[in-house]
Amino acid sequence: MVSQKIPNLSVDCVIFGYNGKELKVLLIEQKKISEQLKTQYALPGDLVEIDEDLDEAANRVLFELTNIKDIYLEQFQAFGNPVRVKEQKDSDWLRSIREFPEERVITVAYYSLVNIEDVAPKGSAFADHTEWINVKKVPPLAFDHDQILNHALQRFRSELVTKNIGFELLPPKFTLSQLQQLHELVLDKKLDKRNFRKSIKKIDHLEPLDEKQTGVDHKPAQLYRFNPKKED
Amino acid sequence: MVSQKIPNLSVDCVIFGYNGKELKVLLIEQKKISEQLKTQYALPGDLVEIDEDLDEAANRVLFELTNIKDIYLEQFQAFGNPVRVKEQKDSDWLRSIREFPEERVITVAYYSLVNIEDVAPKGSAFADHTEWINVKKVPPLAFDHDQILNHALQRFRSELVTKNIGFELLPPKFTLSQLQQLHELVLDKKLDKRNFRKSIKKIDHLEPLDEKQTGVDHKPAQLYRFNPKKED
DNA sequence: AAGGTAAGTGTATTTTGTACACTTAACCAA
DNA sequence: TTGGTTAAGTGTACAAAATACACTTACCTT
Repeated sequence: MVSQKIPNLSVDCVIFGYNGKELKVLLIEQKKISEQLKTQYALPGDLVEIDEDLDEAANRVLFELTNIKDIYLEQFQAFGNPVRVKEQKDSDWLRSIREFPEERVITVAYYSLVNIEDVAPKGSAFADHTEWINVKKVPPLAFDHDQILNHALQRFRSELVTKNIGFELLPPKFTLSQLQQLHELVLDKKLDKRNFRKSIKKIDHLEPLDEKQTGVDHKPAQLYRFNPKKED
Repeated sequence: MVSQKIPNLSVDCVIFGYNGKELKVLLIEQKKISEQLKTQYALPGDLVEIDEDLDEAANRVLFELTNIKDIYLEQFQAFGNPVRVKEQKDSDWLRSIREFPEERVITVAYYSLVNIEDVAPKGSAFADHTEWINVKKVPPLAFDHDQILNHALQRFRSELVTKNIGFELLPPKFTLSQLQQLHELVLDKKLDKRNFRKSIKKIDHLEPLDEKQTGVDHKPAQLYRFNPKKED
């Protein structure tokens, strides 16, 4: 049995992933049958259930889509432009994914950082409609999702430096060069290797493992992990 | 005629003011008739109207309460704990101010900075129920408003330093010492006068006037204003 | 064994933040 | 008018943080 949903309150999730080269965002895709064969995308999201906390709802959306839990997830802004749904009322393809009411929907937006390898869209119910897209090549999205994505990116950039959350996008074991490349990509600037290492070695819970990179044609790098449980 | 409201979506405003000595917050007060004569307070807020943007709704709440417009207003968090209203369902005094439904209400919280002198609560419809309260002496509030107030304070503190928004709490003409005292109060630490001036003189649009303080028994201070339109 | 590749490391310089004390201008009272 | 009181206004020396910069090392490949 399906829980009852609040008809005009949704959460939307901007899910970021990193494949070693590009910063990507997980979008829901659907072919527009009616007009052309043009593909349109939207952020994953859903109406909030009647007895559900907002954070719970966002985690549910994430889990339903990716089958993973305990993900870095942060609320960053509520959007309530009254025309945000009506504008696209005629595009009813999204109704198949979310049960949209006629009236305006307020959405509370979250951004999320996942290890892209953990996400197996093929296993999820939305498999056919899910796609990782390079954030630099995202086409115009449904509703006001372009605006939401932009806000998410801005917030992520500023929190990347203040909170050092980059490793959330990497596999559990990673090298410092991987982390640096990620920072360079997100902040869109080249960083000095020695200075970068100085700065990130200040952060807690980042510990070197007794293990090195394998299968590379050069000096193998030290592997690190982020271990929040580490006592001091 | 009253506009139609969305039954489970509200905005709440944490309105900060500064009287030269204390940081205050504007609260709605009502005597509990039923139990004792104990006074209880809540943040000003209201349900969002059906065709209203969230920012508009927050501005409306502010205007209805204070009769002023064009105020510094910033959304900082949505709160959606499903028990946030039910917990206090038995206290029906607040129903007289806001039309609360039985079910859970999501609230989008804003904080606002006003020149306390501009606010004449006596002129507003809520005059009898409105009070400026020292943030250090706020009693337990209705619903989850304590939590919301705490979040607002944290956000304000961090944005005070990153965005230099302190003057929003001061009269249009102010001295640098007034600004410094405000910073010291909000950040809860003593600041060095010369270093403070060095740092704030970096910020744009802060310009000295051809005018000095009057009516003080010491050397009168230079008056400044914040002028965002100033070309450079 | 030699060449290719990215890993790993320290120091000097610049910029920013912090600590600190005396002179000035107005008011007031004698 | 003069001397006392009050807060305004101002610069420099030191410490800390951020930045710029180049060579050696370890593993893989041929």
